[in-house]
Amino acid sequence: MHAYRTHNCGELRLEHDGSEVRLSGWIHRKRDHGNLLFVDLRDHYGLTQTVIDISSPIFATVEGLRAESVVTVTGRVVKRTDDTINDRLPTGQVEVVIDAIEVQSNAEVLPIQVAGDAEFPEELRLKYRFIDLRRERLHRNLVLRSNVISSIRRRMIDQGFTEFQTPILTASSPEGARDFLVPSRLHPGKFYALPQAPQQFKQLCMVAGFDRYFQIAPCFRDEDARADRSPGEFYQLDFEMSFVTQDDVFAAIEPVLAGVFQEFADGRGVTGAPFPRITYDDALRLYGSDKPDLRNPLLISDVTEPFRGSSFGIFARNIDKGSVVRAIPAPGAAGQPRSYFDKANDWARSAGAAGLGYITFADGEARGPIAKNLEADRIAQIREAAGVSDGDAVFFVCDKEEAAAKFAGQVREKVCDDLDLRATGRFDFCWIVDFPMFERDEQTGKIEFSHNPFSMPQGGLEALETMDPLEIKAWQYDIVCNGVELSSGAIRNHRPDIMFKAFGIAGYDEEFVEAKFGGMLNAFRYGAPPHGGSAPGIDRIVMLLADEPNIREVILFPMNQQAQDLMMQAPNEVSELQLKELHIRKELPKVKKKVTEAEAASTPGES
RNA sequence: GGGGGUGUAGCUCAGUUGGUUAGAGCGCCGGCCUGUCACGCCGGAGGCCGCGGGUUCAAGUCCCGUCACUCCCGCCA
Repeated sequence: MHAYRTHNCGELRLEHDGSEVRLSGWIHRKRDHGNLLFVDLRDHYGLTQTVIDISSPIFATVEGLRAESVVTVTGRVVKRTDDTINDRLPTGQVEVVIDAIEVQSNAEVLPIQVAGDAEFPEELRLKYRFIDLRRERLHRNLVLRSNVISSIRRRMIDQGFTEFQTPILTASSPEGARDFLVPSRLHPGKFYALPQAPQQFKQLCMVAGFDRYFQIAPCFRDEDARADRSPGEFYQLDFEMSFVTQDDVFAAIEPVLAGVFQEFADGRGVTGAPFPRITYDDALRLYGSDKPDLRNPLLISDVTEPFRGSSFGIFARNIDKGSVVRAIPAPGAAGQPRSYFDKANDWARSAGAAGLGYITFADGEARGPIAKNLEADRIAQIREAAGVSDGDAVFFVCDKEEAAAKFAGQVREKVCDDLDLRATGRFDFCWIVDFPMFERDEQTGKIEFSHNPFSMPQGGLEALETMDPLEIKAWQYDIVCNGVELSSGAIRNHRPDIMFKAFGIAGYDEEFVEAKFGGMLNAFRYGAPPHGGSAPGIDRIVMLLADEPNIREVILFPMNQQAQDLMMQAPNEVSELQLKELHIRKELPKVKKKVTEAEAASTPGES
């Protein structure tokens, strides 16, 4: 039995001219000239043109092979004539003249084509993922993913981090997302949960004295999918550090992220460390979002005062009732036709807003329905605040502060897209810092944790005891890149007394905290170092670097939006015996019982 | 749980104010072709127009329902 190959399909060059070689791979494409046949052979490494003509006794055999069949070709490397060199192929200087061919595996007619860049429905792509992964785009993305993870790991270890594996079967935690549960066979009626993140374990690693932990950690959350959020499972660069301030955490992770992005940026610009820091309050005020895309040059400004008591009654009345007005500049938009502003207004209404007011500035005067109702000095103030000049327009959002900020953020993004203002070829990082520790629930009026209850409040115990809870900031921080939230992290609260106090403000007594978080609390009673960390999302990092709009494009075997694996048919039915062993009885919803094709076709009784 | 979009050949799509036998490209099958590299040329097969109901003389087209996929909101400590 001879070896399957002497070279791979991306390897042959001019220097191999005349040598006998053996290549194995998939038949990428055939070009049949009747008496002359070209076969492009493809493997992981590349593409090599092989050729055979009618004088060969095996010509008909090769001609009959279908695309994507796997073959081993034996032949000799031949230098191509000058007029037949293919500059687009690294192997394009040569070709292999086929002497013998061995079919390893015949391919049936394909549900999706590998060669070319045709688009195929998501459902087919997921069902035949193993074929889709042969295609250049996905293949490239997954190799990139591997290289990115390898680079991250190397950089983390170089920074003195130690990698550990934390449990996959663990306990359900009361806070956060919905858990995936795993029934226990040995303990009837009890369940394991898959970790939403190794949060408590990594903190316990700090208590255990490991100083700097990291893990390329699988995380599981039973929440609905989004384009940038895969259903079910995802990976984080989970890390935690002891004896650190927020600045220490930033200093440790900035060079890792900047380094990884620079390594794979491929000519695109990357924010160097240190990354700009934007407070949560500023982010909402200036960008209308806690994950601002800094490639968008527009800044939101507050123009409540110029409208207060003005003769533009709609805004003036709402301001009296506590609303604010935010201005979003639209550079160069003064020349847009009336229909542009009407469409923007329609869009605003469809997005649930009351509407989208505007003023245009052209030829030294302000125009539009709002401008007619405003005095000149008020218009001048607006123009000043929004930073616009002749030729520009300004959009206005009027609502209660939180809603106004959020909608202004949407307008900012839309104007940026409409006017094509977004910078390209850049990775713009920033930190969002100083998140509020608590917030007031709009409906109940109760004080609640606004993000992570285990973050250390800025000012510690004293702040909790003396300050208005809504004024207290947390040592909590997000990393944002191009408008994508890459991670959220915090300096943790490692002091039981401060934790009780914080939970007390949110309305939970000590018994509750003890019952729910007793494990971690207990660990903090025997000497816990101050510690903090974060957990950037691996899938999102690769998604950004691969410039892909959907996270499925960087995951090997993703599920669809309904959290189904169309290839493996998960989730699926299990046998009665399995259920019995696990002490599980099914009580299915009465109305809806969808029978999938696979379930209908599968034979009953298999385990 | 809610909202938007899509659904016509294996795939990508076109299909006029409702009007003969629903088209094109890719793929597939057959024929021709010795320098292509998205090879070219000729021919052919292939359609429950997602599914169900309704309006109409007549529905791919209009109406209602439903299913699937997808994007968004909720949700994601």
